[in-house]
Amino acid sequence: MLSYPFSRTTQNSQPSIPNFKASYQVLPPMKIKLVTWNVNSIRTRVDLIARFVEAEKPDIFCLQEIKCTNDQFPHQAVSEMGFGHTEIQGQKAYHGVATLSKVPLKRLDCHDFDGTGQARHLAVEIGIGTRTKKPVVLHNFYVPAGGDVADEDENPKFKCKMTYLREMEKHFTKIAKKDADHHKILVGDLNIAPLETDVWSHKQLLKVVSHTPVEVEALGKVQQSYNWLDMMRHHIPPEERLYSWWSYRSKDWRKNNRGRRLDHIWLSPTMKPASQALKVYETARDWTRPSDHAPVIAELDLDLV
DNA sequence: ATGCCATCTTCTAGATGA
Repeated sequence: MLSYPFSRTTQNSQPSIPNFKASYQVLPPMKIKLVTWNVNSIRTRVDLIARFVEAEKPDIFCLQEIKCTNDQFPHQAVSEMGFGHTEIQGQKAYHGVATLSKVPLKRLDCHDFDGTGQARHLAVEIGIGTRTKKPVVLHNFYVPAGGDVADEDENPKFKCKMTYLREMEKHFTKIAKKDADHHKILVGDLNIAPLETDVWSHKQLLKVVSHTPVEVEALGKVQQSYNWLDMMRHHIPPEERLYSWWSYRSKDWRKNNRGRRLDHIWLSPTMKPASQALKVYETARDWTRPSDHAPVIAELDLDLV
């Protein structure tokens, strides 16, 4: 009998599947725990990542700001966490995204939406194609922060951020016609907190990059371009305050609670029935030498799509 | 309405984050 490399009880076994197509012979679990976490340096945070994986046992783990080249990536440690499938889009010192998985992944593409050559996007197909009626494509994003001044003429970084968002919108508008029969998931640090309840003070952050009306409008257009469902707000009412990032500069982040919801999980409309549960894992923000972002955890039941 | 912290590297200073 073939070993079953993807079950949660044997998660530490190494996958014996040589390639993506062959992996379709094996039936992976259809209840997928998906996590997105801006770790702010994977090399600094590798122990905390292991601690999180031990506690929450994600099946698919999207990381942003890995801040390393592909060569510097801690392959051994990630493999020991049980992720037999890893796709990395790294660069030196800054940015960088990676998608870790216990089920097979097929690397699709990495778009350079703002034309800077920075590593901010990675798309993969999740290897569960024979069990779902359609392919499942997963986009992992790290949208540019945009600097301090919310003016495209005065601040080149803000211009890059806005360009990035406009190009994302174009991309998904185009894809919406071409790939309408695909399931899609978009996660990552989008660096925009769109709702009033996504920031600690709507009024005081209106001119602060991450919550300015022009950014919120641009993100709204990206969302509309593929009719994306905001899974976090699907589970947590928009009236309720919800954050995923707290500045390092606060002495007591929990007491001050001056957070922002910069991290997102979006689903294509076809995936809405799969959306089972959602939480922000704030506990990780309390750990020693934490990331300033908390992991966001989604549970998806792909048997329902 | 900041805070003043944390990451990286041409490394003890400056760029970057948001």
